[in-house]
Amino acid sequence: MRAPRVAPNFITDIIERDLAAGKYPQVVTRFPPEPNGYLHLGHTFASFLDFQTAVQYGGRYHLRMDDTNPEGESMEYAEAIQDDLRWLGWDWGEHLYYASDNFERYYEYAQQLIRQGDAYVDSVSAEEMARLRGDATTPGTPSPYRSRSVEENLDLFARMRAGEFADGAHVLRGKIDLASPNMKLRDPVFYRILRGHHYRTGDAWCIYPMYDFQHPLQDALEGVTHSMCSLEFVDNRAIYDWLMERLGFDPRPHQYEFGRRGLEYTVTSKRKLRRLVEGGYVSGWDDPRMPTLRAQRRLGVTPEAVRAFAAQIGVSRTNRTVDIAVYENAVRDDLNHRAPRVMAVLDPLLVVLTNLPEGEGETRVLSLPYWPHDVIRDSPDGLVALPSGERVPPERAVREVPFSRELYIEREDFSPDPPKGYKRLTRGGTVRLRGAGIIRADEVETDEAGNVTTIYATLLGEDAKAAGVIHWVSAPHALPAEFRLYDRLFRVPHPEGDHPDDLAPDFDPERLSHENEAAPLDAGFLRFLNPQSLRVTRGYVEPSVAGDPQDTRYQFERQGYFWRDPVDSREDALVFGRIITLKDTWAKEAGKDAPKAGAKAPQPAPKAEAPQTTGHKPQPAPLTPEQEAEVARLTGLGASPADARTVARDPALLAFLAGARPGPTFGQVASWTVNDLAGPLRAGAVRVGVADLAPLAERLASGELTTRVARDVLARAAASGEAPLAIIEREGLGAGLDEGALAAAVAEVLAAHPDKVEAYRGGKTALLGFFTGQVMRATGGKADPAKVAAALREGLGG
RNA sequence: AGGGAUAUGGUGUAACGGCAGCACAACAGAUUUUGGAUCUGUUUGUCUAGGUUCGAAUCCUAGUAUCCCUGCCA
Repeated sequence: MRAPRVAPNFITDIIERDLAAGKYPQVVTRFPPEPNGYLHLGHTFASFLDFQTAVQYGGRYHLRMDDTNPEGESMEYAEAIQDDLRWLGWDWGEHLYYASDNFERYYEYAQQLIRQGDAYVDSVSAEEMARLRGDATTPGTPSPYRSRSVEENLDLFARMRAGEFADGAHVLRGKIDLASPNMKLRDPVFYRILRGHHYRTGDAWCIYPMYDFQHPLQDALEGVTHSMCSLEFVDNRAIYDWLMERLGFDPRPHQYEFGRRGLEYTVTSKRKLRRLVEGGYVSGWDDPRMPTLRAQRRLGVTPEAVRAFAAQIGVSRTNRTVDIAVYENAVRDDLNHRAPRVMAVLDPLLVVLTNLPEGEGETRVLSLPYWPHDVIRDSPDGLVALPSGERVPPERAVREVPFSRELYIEREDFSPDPPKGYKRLTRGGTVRLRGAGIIRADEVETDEAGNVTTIYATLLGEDAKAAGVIHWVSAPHALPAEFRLYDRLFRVPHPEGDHPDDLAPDFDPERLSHENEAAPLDAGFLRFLNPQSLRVTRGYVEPSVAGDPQDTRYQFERQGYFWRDPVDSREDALVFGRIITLKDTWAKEAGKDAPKAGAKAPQPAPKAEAPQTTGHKPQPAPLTPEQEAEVARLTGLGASPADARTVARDPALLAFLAGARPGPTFGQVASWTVNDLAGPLRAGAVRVGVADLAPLAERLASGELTTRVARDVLARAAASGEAPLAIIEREGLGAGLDEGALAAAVAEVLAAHPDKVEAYRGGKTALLGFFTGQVMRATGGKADPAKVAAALREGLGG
């Protein structure tokens, strides 16, 4: 099986650039969970991205326990995380790191910052610090301790470590910028005093480093090159970069942020998951309905399926919630080729074949294939697996299935009052028993409540006809078993959203965020628990499974994928858990009028299109009187009103345009300034002077130049500082394109793309843009677009 | 509110300024001794309004919506 790959994304783009530029000899990434909980499907995405990216670029990946906060962290979690990741198939070799192993080194770096005057010991209370930090609109004010001397800071910091102070009495803060609009930069805390017992370092430390200080250092110490994290850390990147610069790491890691991925019909917040466990809503962290990896593992999902899922959800810079169908598809797709088919009846109904002889000796033994024709057909080596794993020719991939006078069929597979389109057994009707022949239901026995208890049927000859096929097991031979039928834990796709009426979830995935442990837990999600998420039935499974390996995953035909519950199933008391149902188009069809529990909620009615019609027209941004005056001056000079407004509001553009020559070229120069140079201008990346633009505008106006050439040259001039006209002279771009050259270019393009030409003639006229682009490129932009269009139309017309 | 980030079908994700593609879902048909799988086909999309350009999902301007930041959590 081909290993799933991370799809190209903005981070792989960066990596490819870095590698091409020789910035790093090799890619090094890391996955840095905090050992204070179990991994869940959301982490799968992050770990897959971290690890698989490194694999694909021939680099290495690290697993790191981000264990800098003694509260809540434990060895049990650290080991569970490793176990889950190994189960997923990752192997980090010797590259397992614990942040706590480097406490001493962090401490030394902190001292260095103090010596450099970049950090200080603050001694105000937490509340006071919050107050002094200011808020979004008011800059922070310095703490009275901000100006302590290096010596005093060093001394205090050492005594903090020595345990001379009470928890919270002092902190070490970076001295960055109290007035920064980025709140993260307002002197972030680097160290706090905390007498917590750390699961690895015990009581060796009573000061602990904060994430913002520790994480960048740890990345650098490990030699990480590309440090990926989720979106809520964008603001923290400023600290990351500041530390790298102050501490002089070179080469240094860089942080890149990606959007988180949630999954429909579940929650991935650690606290909410804990609530489910502690509230007894599930049986534990490994309850198969939980999204934790442990639970999915117990459910019977394979690591390959989980990885395939991770690969299928794309990477972007937006938090998103993924359609549950994507996960289910990955699980089914994996199991379809992995799970041998056998039969089990979950909700049994007795059928007596009255024309078969009674007695023990009258059992027939059928040899039925484990695999359907299509799996056999698609097998790459022509072999298929036995439950033992041995691969054998299809004719040997069979099991013995007893067939006798008394059978069980699925209660659902008989209907005394069949709905339209029903293809199973009915009163007097026929149905095929998988692999055993066609039967007709002759008589139906019911109890006093009217429930069907027994069906008396006749086994017909092979010339009989039946519309449907059902599964069955031989009653005297079948193995009794408990079946656990799992369904989604929540009834609604977005249990974390607030929806007054459950049907139109008003949920925005952007709300997915890192947890705020300080805020109270919103337990509203519990309202949406699916009361039918676990249904337990007792039924029978065919006897062939008795000899199979315990971890065999089966497809119980027409029911779904099952395996033995690894915790509760015993040899003499089988418990099969349903990994996932088969897709069921009949249920969908039959349920159209009466939606069944567990069926996906109907699509919410399309949100009323925001009726922009009555709405506000976007008002032009208000200008100050000075700006209004500027607009008037600029339009007087020949700039368009829109350009004038843009320039008047932007100091960078205004300054650039200040030196522009009045006259006929002014309008064009202003337009270029706004449309072509605004970005680079603000970034300070424009090296050409405004005076050089007027001559270019003149050339353009005279018709010697195409717009395309002018703008290309302008962009290059802006970047290099060379005068545009100089570039034109040097490269001969001023020379026009003669008719012959144009015709040749057109002919060449058409000849090079016969398929596209045909498609165009076949009606795909949108291709005109493609051809135009090709000709423009071939001619270096020198072709007159109008002439190109004409030539193209002529060439394509015939 | 100050700063930051984001916006492409139902969902997720692509597209050097030039064919809006892929996956899942949905729908239709073929096939089928699983109402599974497979195969074929179809529907649905560039947040809004202006501008630049022969040509804009992409560049410029304004607006809208949502999320993040103001823990001694990570």
